[in-house]
Amino acid sequence: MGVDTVVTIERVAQRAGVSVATVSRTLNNSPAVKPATAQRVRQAVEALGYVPNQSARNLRRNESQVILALAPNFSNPYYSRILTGIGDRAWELEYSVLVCNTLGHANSERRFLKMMESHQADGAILLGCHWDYSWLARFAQRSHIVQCCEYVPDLACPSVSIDNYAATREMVAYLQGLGHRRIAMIGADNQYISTRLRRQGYLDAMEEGGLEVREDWYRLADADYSFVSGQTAAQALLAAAPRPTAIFCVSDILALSAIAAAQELGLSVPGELTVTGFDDLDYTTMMHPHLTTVAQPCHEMGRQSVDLLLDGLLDREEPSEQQIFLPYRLMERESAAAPDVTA
Amino acid sequence: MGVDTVVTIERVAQRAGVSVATVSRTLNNSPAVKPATAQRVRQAVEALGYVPNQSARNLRRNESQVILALAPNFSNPYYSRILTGIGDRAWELEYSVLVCNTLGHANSERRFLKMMESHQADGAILLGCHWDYSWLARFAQRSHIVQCCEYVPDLACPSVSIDNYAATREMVAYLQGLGHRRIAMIGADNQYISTRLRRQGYLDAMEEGGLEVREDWYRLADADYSFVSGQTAAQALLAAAPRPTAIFCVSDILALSAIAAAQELGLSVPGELTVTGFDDLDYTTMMHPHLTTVAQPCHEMGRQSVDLLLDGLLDREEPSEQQIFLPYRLMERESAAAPDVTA
DNA sequence: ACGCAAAATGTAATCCATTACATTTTGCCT
DNA sequence: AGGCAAAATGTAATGGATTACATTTTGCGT
Repeated sequence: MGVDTVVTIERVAQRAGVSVATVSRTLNNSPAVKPATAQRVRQAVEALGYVPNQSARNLRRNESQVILALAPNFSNPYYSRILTGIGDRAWELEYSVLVCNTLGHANSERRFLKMMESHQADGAILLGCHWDYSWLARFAQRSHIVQCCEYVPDLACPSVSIDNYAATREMVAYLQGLGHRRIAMIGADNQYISTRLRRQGYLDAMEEGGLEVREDWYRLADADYSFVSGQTAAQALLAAAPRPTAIFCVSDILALSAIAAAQELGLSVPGELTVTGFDDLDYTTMMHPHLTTVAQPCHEMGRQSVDLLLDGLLDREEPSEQQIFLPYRLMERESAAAPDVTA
Repeated sequence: MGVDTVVTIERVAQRAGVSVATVSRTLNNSPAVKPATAQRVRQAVEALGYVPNQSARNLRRNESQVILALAPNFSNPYYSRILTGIGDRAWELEYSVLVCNTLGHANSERRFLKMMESHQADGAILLGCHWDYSWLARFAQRSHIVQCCEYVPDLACPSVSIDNYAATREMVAYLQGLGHRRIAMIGADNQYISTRLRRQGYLDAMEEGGLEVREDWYRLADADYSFVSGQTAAQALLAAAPRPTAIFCVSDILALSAIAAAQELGLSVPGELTVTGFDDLDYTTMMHPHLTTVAQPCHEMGRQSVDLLLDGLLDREEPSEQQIFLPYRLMERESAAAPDVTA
């Protein structure tokens, strides 16, 4: 449709009465081009509607201006908020973002890795993927990657996250401050560092408060924090004797499950049961009780991941092991209150 | 790190004792290669760890195997579910998906368009973008695009969506069947076709039921269905006299706003007010009352958008105007019930 | 064993922008 | 005006895979 001859740099050069080199330099803002010449070139570009062929450029420059963002599940609002941050920052830096929904599949991983080796992408940001360590280590060695939210300890690969351990301790201490002594926890059946650190933060906070840690006050939801698995876990918790007065959940969805489970038992939240979440997704304030939770700077984490990745990409240093911890925030809302002293 | 000489097709050819043409043919599964030869080539590929340079391939073949997915906001779970569908189908067809968060920005649009002209992408899927008509028409003429969820009527450009008009009529008829006669509506302040069709569906269903349509039973939320704007709209509705017994909302978020507004006034849902949503996002069943809503096949809409796009891409026909309407489903749950007859 | 079509493989042009290196132009100093 | 360094521009090689066309090999018929 329309144009039949492809507009190449050569045609621009002809029209502007210069060589292709000059056109290229102009378009790349080389200071070596005389302003008057640059102007002529730009006019020719405009007149012909010339748009450089990126494939050719990429081939020659051996780069793609594309970064990968891999996550097990982009439907999860937590990931999609980070993705938005990644997209925004990439946009500012004139990079494009290729999204890869791995679903935790091993062959997905391999194919996405190949995209870097085949020069379709310059680097990758990994969001909570299920990579096995040795594979990831090899990957990290030959390619530029940064880990976001989750990270593999001892891996020579930069990462961006919050301090999950401190955040959890703070939350559990907050519950203690409210007067809770029987504090349960719903974790997740995965090996994420965040999961492990939150568990440890819980344990240490309980010990520090001199509170009892009971096995039957600890339940696991699915690896991916599904709502129904959270309900099951919460039901078990609420059947324990003595029953906990507070449940610390490692995600907002799980907190919602716990609230639903409590309501089905006729327990009011926070009157008879305190529930706290983690992440601060939008819908935590779209229903009552508003969820008391830990806010993660998702958008900013996405942005900084891009910066970190491009740092490594641009100055071609040895892969750094830089770990960035962004500030979290405890959001005191409605789902946590002092326990019922008559209970 | 590691390899210092780039492994090119030439090196593979040497190692396998054949020409580059044979290597290329082998890798592209040309039937012209003798099986024995193909095997030798594959061994060499394996041994050298050769991965073809996609930039070179793209340059030569004048394609990129990349499709764009543009939306105003990927943090919205509605869009991110569609995006997941797009990603899944693209994965199967060996395409990659570049996501573009346009935020409704005009210069974003232009830059993303350029990505197609610069051969960084072969086609694009537009999800509810704020394009102005004439620009979009020009765009559609020179590039392969398909519209998903929303579409511009009379534009020669294929689309995938549900029948918003029929779905709305069905929902409003359902409310009437429940016994409601005072049915209000919360729409959105945008020009989306879905918004317009839902408005018309509401009006026609009301007329068909012989029910009164009152101006003060119709309020607009923000263009992007924000929770707070929905609350404001719902508050106004609930202050109307006579007060409606049911509110039809054009999105699940807005339905949540309406429920929140009702609760703040001490009105129970569905006891004293019926509320219905649209989209069937995950969290509609994560709180009580579970939302009665219209389910859209988001994932499938994403998948079919990809198929439609590649149809156009692969057989290079004239741009078709094919419109695909996928089945929706009315989800009867808890937030809609018969009106309180004493009221 | 010869001839010939079909099958298999090879050679080299091509896609288009970038850039090292070569050449020309400019501007300044004496 | 002449000379020379700096500035500006040009020429041509380059990146790596694909593919039209040319050439060789294979296999079959007689």
